[in-house]
Amino acid sequence: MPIETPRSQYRQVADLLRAAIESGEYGPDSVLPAETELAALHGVSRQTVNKAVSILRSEGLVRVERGRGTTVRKIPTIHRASTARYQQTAREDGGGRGAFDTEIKALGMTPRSDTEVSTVPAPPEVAEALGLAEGDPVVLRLRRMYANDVPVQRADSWIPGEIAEGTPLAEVDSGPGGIISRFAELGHAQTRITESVRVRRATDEEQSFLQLEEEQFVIEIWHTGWTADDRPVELAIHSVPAHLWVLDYGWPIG
Amino acid sequence: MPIETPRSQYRQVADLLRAAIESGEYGPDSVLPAETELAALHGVSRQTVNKAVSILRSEGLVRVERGRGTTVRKIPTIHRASTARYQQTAREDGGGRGAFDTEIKALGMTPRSDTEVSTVPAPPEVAEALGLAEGDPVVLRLRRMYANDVPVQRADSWIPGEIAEGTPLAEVDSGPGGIISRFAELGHAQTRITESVRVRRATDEEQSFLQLEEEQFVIEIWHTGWTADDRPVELAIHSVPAHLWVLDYGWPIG
DNA sequence: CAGTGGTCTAGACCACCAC
DNA sequence: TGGTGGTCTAGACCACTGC
Repeated sequence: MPIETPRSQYRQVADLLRAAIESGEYGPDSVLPAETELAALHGVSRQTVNKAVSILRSEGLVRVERGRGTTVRKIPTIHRASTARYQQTAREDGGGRGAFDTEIKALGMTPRSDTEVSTVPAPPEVAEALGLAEGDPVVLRLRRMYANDVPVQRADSWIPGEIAEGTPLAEVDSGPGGIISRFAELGHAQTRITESVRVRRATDEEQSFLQLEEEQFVIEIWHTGWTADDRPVELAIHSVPAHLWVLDYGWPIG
Repeated sequence: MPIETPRSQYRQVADLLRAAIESGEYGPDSVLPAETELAALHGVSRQTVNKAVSILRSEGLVRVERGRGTTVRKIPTIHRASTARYQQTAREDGGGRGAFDTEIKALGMTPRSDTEVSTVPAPPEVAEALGLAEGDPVVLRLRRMYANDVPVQRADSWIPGEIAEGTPLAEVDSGPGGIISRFAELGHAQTRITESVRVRRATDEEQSFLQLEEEQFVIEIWHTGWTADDRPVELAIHSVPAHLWVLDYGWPIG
């Protein structure tokens, strides 16, 4: 193997493995040779191979299971039509489930999502974002989303209890037209959206649900819906694996 | 030291160091104890400390220099007013330098940027994004941006040569009102913006310019400006360290 | 039980920095 | 020249998987 010194060995091994994966030599769902085997193959120590594999993990190219081995992931990039999903919203799909479904179907995959609804006291950041006092009741709509049964997104929607309690907004099935339509019917029509996008390390919970590796990152989107009188009526916090998603925005200027 | 087994030692050491940094025990610009020293202190091997430090590096908390040591970074989060910067654009600042300056001054820091302009053949992705043929002449405006002389952003703007050559768009100083105003004057007023946001590992060049560590990620923004007849007239590719920036978007709905 | 990755150690050599 | 991190190795023990 042409392992040279100037570039560290583990990086070179990572490059070789990445190339092998991209060329199809190791196809999706195939299992890489064991680390000891790769070590012997390239004439390096197992530690070195291990470090190389950890690079591929952080890139989302492979997935490791203790005792099983290292498998190649299928990773079609998912586009989130951030702006468009909410502008077409007045129509049939509420910018929520409908939009996600469209995004996943566009990849020829099958979308699925679970929703849990509960009423809880507002945590500090949520209270601040919604202009409430900490501990005020808020309705939490927790969604877990899957593509071909692979978890790809987690989204928590927080709505002031005052607005949502006793309405379809506090039901698991929020009815036709989705959340957005309900807000309008309840006299809290959203007229403006703001989103803040940041990247951070996945929490333990996200690592577990999103099947992320240690060292992987997520994109966190704080999505706020505002009424015409500039009151925030919905805060949705989306978490998605950073390697898996592209966010698309668009707006007029001039 | 209370190093327990269930959670790996390097993670525990990383947590301790992170806490020490956040508590101010190791203040900004201070140098952490040497790895050998930390190893002795916590009763672990140097490798373990090294792995712990690499976690903090990937989070952008510390910066390592060979032969010098590991120093704590100052990391104020920079907000990019993605939408607003271009909507106010018709006014005094062109959504470019002006907007960046505003963002940095908002943090009490001093902005600075270099611009280089050249005409080059269009690379494949650029040609595709601008609806040109590969190799067609394009004007490349390359900008490097700094906050308090720390590099924080790299942006390449690509404009079809047909539009830009021989105009102020091909000058380093594009004049009052910035780029956007020039497009309008040249009969190519931008009326719509699209942006695609993705996260990827920093390239070698970015690692060098943005002073990023191995294993760190950048946010890449593909920003396209469109005219009223839906022609793309400008493609700007921004790269920023993922740990340093938050992107803010906003738009009306309904 | 055998195989896989997770993690740790001790020791080593190197490149780079500052004095 | 001494100190710092970068990297590598050989060997080890563990947890988890699947037979």
